[in-house]
Amino acid sequence: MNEVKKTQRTRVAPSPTGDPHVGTAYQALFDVAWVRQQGGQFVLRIEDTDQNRLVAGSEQQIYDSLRWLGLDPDESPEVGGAYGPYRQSERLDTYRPYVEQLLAAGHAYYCWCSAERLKELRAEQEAAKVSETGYDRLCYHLLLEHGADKVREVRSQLPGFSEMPVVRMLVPEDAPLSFTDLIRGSVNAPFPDDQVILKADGFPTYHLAVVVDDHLMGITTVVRGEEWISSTPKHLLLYRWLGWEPPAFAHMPLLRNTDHSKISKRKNPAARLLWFREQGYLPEALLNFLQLLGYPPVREDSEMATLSEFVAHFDWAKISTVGPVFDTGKLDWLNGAYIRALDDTELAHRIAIYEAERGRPLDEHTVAVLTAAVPIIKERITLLSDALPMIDYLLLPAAELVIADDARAALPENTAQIVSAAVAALETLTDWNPSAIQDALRSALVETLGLKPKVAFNPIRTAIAGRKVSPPLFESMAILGQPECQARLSRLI
RNA sequence: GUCCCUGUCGUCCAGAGGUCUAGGACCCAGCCCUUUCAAGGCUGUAACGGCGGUUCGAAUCCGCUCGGGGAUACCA
Repeated sequence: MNEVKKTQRTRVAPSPTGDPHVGTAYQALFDVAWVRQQGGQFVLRIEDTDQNRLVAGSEQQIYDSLRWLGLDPDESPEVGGAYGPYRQSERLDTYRPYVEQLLAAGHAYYCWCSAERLKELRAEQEAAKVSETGYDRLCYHLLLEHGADKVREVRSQLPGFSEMPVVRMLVPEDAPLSFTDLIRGSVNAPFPDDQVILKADGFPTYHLAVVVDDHLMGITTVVRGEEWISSTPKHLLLYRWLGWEPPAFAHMPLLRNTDHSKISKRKNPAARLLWFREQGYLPEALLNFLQLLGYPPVREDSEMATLSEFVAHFDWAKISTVGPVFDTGKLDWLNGAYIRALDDTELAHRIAIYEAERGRPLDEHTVAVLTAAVPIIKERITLLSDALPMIDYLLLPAAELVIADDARAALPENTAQIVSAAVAALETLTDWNPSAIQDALRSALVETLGLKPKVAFNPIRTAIAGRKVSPPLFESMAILGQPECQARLSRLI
């Protein structure tokens, strides 16, 4: 009863090696759901221990896309925090003592084997189809035989020697091979190889860094992809050796391409987190979509749910253990639904921002037309990028409006008669609004000329919009204004 | 090869031995509404990988099999 509940801290730890991955957002969402429900902190740590794969600008894109999604970290390299630095490349001095400690305790050893030797070793093992793969502990055996003082010298006489050694874990027979996972329950994992924990360039590998950082940063729940299950024994071992309590683990299912392989940017453009913003998706729609992957809808009546509803209902046990195929079909529907749910003014604003982000800031006239047209396009667009192309005909003067070939071809023989009647009927119209326009045209074309509505209005639409399909006709005419409409109609006489 | 994870409509999820002739959402098709296109409403197509076993009874439990995925790096 008087037990103090530990503050939950979880983290997302992307590697800045290119455009942020959609998987980062997926994990961040579940991280945030858990931590917000528990009143804890969401930490962003940059795992940049692989100096060869760093991509300039990537880190900034990670911050930007998380912010766009509304998943801002409570602590990060950008905003700081009490457990910094949050960039692993700035923590090299932090890791070193632990490596020394493990070395001194005999849990780790130096290895001078070159990349070439390791490669050959692996090839041999593969060819021999042996079940026991991994490092052969050559350097460890030499250490036992010759002692710490001599081992380097002895090793240097043998082939496959590399000047700068790495440090490897000495994995014992009783390494922990099973653990409890928040999502999967009891999980088994393979017996680990003598994993390198400190590379020749002085950087730690992920395995060491993640354990040291998670412990030092007070991380209580580790949320990461399923691909890490097989490495978990290594991490558990490090926790044991260092005398630390391991965090809880939640291994998320892996998102997959439509061919069911692990999601990749090559096979699936949507694997790039930035893609969604570029395409004109709403962040709230993406979040909702991600939430639905591997997780049942939080409401019974609808699959649409806000982030706070998700947070309120969140439960690790409800996450599926099967990797969902990342098929954005439902996202398109969700995006349309979110667009329709937006206030007109807000939608116009979002479209303007979107266009500006794409390098096409809107001028005053365009903003005015867009604002007026939002009511007639909002239920017709699925992406923010659909808006402007849909109202292109509203933005051009009559002389520049191009009439599409198929629309022109579909014009009936009596087009001139219909259009003339329309011009005449509209000439005297004083009240220029959609229903007045409709009444005037109906009376002149449908009632007086006896035309079917379809026959009567198609040519008018072609004259006004230049195409066979367009947003509602009378509303369009109202936006365009009387002189402009008359000019457009006159072109067809 | 070895180890680990995993298998319900095309896709995302419900289903935790009988209420399942398996339910919802997206997609697709048809109908309605309608001046076009949408949106909306209604209807429909479509799945428990296979084989054994346990049981009065299995999508649900067990075994085998087949399939999918991941790991097996001085990448994360």
